[in-house]
Amino acid sequence: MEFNDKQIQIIETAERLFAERGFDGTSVRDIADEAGINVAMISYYFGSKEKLMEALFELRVGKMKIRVESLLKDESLSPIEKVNMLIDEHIDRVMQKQCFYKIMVGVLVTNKNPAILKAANNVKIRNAAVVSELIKDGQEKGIFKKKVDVILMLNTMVGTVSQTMMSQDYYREFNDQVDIPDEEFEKLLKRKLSIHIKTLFKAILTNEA
Amino acid sequence: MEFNDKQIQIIETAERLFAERGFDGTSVRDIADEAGINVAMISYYFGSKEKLMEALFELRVGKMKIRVESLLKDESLSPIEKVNMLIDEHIDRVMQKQCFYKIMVGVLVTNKNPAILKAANNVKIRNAAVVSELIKDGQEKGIFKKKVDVILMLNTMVGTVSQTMMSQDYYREFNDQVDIPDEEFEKLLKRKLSIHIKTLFKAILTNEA
Amino acid sequence: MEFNDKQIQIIETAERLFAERGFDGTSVRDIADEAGINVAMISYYFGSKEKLMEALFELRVGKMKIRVESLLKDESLSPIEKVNMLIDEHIDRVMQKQCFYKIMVGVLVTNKNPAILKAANNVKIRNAAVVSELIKDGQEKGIFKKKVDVILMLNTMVGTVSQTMMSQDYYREFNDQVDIPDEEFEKLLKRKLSIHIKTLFKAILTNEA
Amino acid sequence: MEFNDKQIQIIETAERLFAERGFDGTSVRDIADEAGINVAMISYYFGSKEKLMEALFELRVGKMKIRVESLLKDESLSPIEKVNMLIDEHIDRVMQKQCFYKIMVGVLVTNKNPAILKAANNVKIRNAAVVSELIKDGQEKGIFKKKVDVILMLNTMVGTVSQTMMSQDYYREFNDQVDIPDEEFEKLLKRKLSIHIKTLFKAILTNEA
DNA sequence: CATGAATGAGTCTTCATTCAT
DNA sequence: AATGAATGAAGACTCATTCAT
Repeated sequence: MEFNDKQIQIIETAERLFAERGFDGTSVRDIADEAGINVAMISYYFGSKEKLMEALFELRVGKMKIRVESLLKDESLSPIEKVNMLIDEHIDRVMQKQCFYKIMVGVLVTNKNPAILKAANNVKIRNAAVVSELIKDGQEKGIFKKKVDVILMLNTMVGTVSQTMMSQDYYREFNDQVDIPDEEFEKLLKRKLSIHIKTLFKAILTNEA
Repeated sequence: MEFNDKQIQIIETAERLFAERGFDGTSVRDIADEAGINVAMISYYFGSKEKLMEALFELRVGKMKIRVESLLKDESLSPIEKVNMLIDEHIDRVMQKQCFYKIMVGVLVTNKNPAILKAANNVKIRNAAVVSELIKDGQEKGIFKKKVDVILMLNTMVGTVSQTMMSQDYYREFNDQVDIPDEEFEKLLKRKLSIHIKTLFKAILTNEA
Repeated sequence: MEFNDKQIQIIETAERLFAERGFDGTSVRDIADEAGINVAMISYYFGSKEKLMEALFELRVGKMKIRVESLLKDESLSPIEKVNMLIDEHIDRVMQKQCFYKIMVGVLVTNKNPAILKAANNVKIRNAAVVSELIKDGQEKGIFKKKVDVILMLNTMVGTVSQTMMSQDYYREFNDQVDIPDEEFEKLLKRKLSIHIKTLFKAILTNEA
Repeated sequence: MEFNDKQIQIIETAERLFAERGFDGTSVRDIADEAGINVAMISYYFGSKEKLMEALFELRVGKMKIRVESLLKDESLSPIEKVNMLIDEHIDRVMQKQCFYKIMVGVLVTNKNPAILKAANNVKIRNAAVVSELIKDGQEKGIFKKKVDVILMLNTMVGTVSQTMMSQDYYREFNDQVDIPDEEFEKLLKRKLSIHIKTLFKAILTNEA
């Protein structure tokens, strides 16, 4: 499904507000006011507030699919390179679309919208399948350990990144980096996260120190 | 602050419903109905729905403090043993109070209630400080590596456990363990999580393979 | 089901407004304003506007049942007397509860509320059955004709009374009776209707001139 | 006023929907969707929803006038024949345009649209005048009784037919005629109604048995 | 001539809270 | 101390209508 400019504008406004205040905590009037449109437009374009949320998912997840799949199909990369790229891809995506990932966390906690829950689950299943494939490939090539719990491994990646994103202000304060410009801090954080998770994955996947 | 039996009953009902439906998604009437009390009682006992949430935090976090602090003060344990116990303590706590931790995640996403946000932040700061102390102790004893990012390490622990708790149904399905009784599966999951995170922490803290 | 004073007050206000403006044409705010109560009270007492309508039916139809059944069971009356009393009962009821009967007509035209439609149908079926019994009794006693279409006969009674009630202003004007006091005109109209329908029923039921 | 093909198409769609769901229960969007036209067309062609309703009346009542008047002017028919033809005309008209008559009932119940109310009243007055003339003619010829309440008589005709039309499904069921094809049942019903009302009118108008 | 986009008023309902008892 | 009744504000949504194209 395609969205026109106005729809995307509404979706992005909603994305920000949902992330800041939660789905229930955001009224359609809030969204309309912020987006500079009439309240009725939301029903007009999406049918309902719920459907607007689903449209948001469709827009964001739709783009995600393409990037992940193409990465893993690349034959010129070694399994380790692929895993590392997967990590960096994930960090980039989450840090770039922080709002969306905050919403995602909120939605998954409360099982309210079944359509979204199912969609999110599908993404998770697909990702796990792809990564499993990748791990198996590495195992066959003798690079990875025999016993790897893919789900727990992914939970560590996703969990660590989420947790870090959500508490980054606190992290900044703790490390006395409040004065660093936002952009630079984000770069720094992403680099640290990348190294951190790659270290963890090495411990999980290989026998090296 | 002390809570009487009726208040605790209300808090625990609210805890369950907040976890299931989110804060905004739960009405005081829902809570009153489930708890078998009058709607007005909530305002009467707690002042407001918001204050009820704060009371919930007070009750749960108050109990937490005692357990964590005493553990780390124990002089008879080695730094590694303490870290391992910290991990198991955390896993136990989260798995036992899943409802509460779900709420916590939801609350931290949306910055709505400043009182709770501040309280949660205090807990995090205190925990980080204590763990920092512990790490420093291990470093001085030459057991731990010099450079350890405590926050990222804790983010990995907290993030991995949260992520695993929230998607445990999916994990179960993925591993064909739907037939195992709930209690047994939880034990199994906790054991796996424990080993998993201890492995990660070893990689972060030590130089061994 | 029993209704308290406030509920009855709301129901009666709604009855009047529904009759004047139709169900869809009456907003809950209209009802609340006229009844001097808060809008929320309607949901509070009845659940919804629809349910308020159902309550109105319950209140009115509930009272009707008793009067009709007792009348027809009376052993001391001849079939003709019973038929005549049935006619007068119906005229009285409709003229006294004009609002309610207007609503009934409106509801039956649009098949919107299935609960009410079913209830109304049940009343009709029950009435037809009772009257059929009565006619059969008269036929066995040789007073009534053999072939009588009970439904058409009842349709004539109900239709004539409805039609007359709904166009009484016009009837009054046509007969130059605008100056007669309301009460007196109603009496007159009821008497005329009574004689008119009894004449029709005699033609349907008996062989006399 | 003349209506073009598109306007008539819209009017007829509206007629059906108004009959099914009532005026307020039908949105202009419903009509537009069913008619396969743009929503704005209704305002464009008729000015407003209200005016569309008036156009519907104009269309239907306009056609009615011609048929009734010519019938009664025919000098070759006896008063009794004319009355009988009037009855059959009415039955035919109502059964053929059931939708329109349902709407008419609904509109007359709620006094909302004054323009339509007035138009409907005019029709009624004109009809009553014409029938009065007809009755007077019969009285002068010694065929009809001296004292006849024309309005009540017409109310009986109109009321009986309306009532029968609106509850025909129930009538069918009551008489175990659900298996008869629709068309045949309608013919049967019309014949029965015709005989029924003619019997009633004979009782009202003449002295015969 | 015809329409897709847009709007503001209005709909019913739910909510947390208060108050008299 | 505890509660049933009541309320005003706010919720999402639908509506008939308008306007620029």
